[in-house]
Amino acid sequence: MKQSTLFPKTSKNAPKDEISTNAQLLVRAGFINKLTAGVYTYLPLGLRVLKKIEKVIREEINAIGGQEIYMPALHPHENYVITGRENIDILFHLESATGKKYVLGMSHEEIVVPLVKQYINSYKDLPIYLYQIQTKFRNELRAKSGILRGREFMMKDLYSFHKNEADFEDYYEKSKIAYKNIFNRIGIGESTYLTFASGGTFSKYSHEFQTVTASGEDLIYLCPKCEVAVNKEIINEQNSCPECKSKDLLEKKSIEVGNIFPLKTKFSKAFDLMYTDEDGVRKEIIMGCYGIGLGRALGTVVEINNDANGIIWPKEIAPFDIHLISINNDEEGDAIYASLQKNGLEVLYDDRKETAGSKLKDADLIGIPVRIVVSKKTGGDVEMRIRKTGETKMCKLNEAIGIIKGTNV
RNA sequence: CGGGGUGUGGCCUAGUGGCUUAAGGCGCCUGCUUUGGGAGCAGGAGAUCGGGAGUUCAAAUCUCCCCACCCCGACCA
Repeated sequence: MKQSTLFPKTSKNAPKDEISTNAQLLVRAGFINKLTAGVYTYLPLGLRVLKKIEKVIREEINAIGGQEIYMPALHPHENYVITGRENIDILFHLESATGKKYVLGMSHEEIVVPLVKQYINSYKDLPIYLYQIQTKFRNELRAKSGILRGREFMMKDLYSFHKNEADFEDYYEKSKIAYKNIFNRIGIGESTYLTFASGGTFSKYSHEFQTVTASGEDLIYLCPKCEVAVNKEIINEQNSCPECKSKDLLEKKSIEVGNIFPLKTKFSKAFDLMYTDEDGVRKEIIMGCYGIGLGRALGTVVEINNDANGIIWPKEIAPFDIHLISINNDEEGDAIYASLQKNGLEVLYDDRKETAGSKLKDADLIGIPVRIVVSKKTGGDVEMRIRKTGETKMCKLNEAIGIIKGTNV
C-alpha cells in the first residue's frame, strides 16, 4: 500500500480526551477514531490489525474443533426473561415500531441455546463447539481506557455443549491451551497468566487470562513460580497459589484479555436443552463459554508494546510486514516496493513528498516491525531497521528479505 | 450511579467583564526553497467560544439549567 493514499494522516498530538496509552497512540497513528465514549471506528490500519487478531483466534479455535457461526446482535427480550437476565444493567433495551421488546446482545447464551435445541437430540450429536466473532453491546456505566472497555466491541465467543462433566472438563483444559497459543501469537503471551476467578452467581469458579501491566484495571495475585494467579475477587477464599499453595504472591495490576467459564446447566435448564443418552434417559446438557474481546486484546498489545516514539507491533499482527521509506529516491523505492510484494510481503510504502524526518517519525509511530530505507546514501543497498530493538544494518535487498522471512538467504 | 475536572477553527492551547475586529502552535492551501529524525521564508483559508436561558451599557469571561468528554470510585454475566 502506498502511504500517499493511506487514510488518514497521522497526527503529532493526541486529542486531549484520550488519556490512555493505547488510545493516544492508536488515534495519533491513525488506527482508530472515537465516535463517542466507548465506541470507536477502526480505520484502515486498525482494521488490518483487528483482522489479523481475528485470524489467529479463528485458527486456534478451529484447531480445538470450533465451528464458526454468526448470530444476530438484535435479540428478542423474551429470551432474557426466560433466563432471568432481563434486568442486568449493562443490557441495552429497544423496541420495534409495534412495541416488541428487544435487547442488543451483550453475550449469546440466550440465542445459542435455543438454536442448538432445535438440532440436538441424541448423545451422538454431542459434543459440539460453536463460536462466532461478532459485535457485542454493553451499556457500561463508565466506558474507559480507550478501547479497553467499550460499549460496543468485537468479541469471539465460543459455547461448548457436552453430555457430561468429564467431557466438559476435558474440553475446558483444551481451551486453556488454545488461549495460551492465541496470546503467545498476538504478542502478549509473556505477561499473560491463567487466573483463578469467581464464577459469578452460577458457578463456583471460572478462569481468566490476565495480562500484567500498570494500566490494568484488575488486581491479581501472581505466583511467580507456577505462573498462575488469583483474582482479587476471590482472594479471601483462595489466598495461596492454587498449584503449589505458596503464599508468596505478587500483587499486580492487569487486563482481563480472556475468560473461560463453566456454565454447568444454568442455560440448558432454562431452555430445557436435553439429550437422550445411550441408556435411553433424557439428560441435561453441560455447557461452557469462552470469550476474548478483540478490541481489548488489540489495546492490550499496544499497552505493553510501545516506547516514547510509538507502537511496536508484534510480527504476527502488525498491519504490514515492512515499512519501506524512500527518501528522495523514488525510482529505486518503486522497484524495491514491487520486488518486496513479489516476495509475498505486505508493504507500506512511504512514497509521500515529505521530509525525511517526518517519514521516519511516522514510521516509529505506526510501529511496523521492520523498516527499510532507500535514499541517495544507501547506494544500491538498503538500510534495514528493527523497530523493537532499534538494530540497524546496511545490506542487499535479498538479504533483508531473507531475514524478514526468517531465513538467512 | 457518587465525587472531581474539562469544553475556544480539523488537533493542541492562550485569553476569565471593555485594551478582542477572539490570539498562538500543529495541520491545511499557494509560491519559492529544502530532504537521514516531525525544515525555512512569504502569502492565504478556516471559529454558532459545547447548547439554552439570564445579569449587564458591554459576556468566550458572571449566574442558572442542560449536554458531552476525561479521571477516581462503585459496577463489570
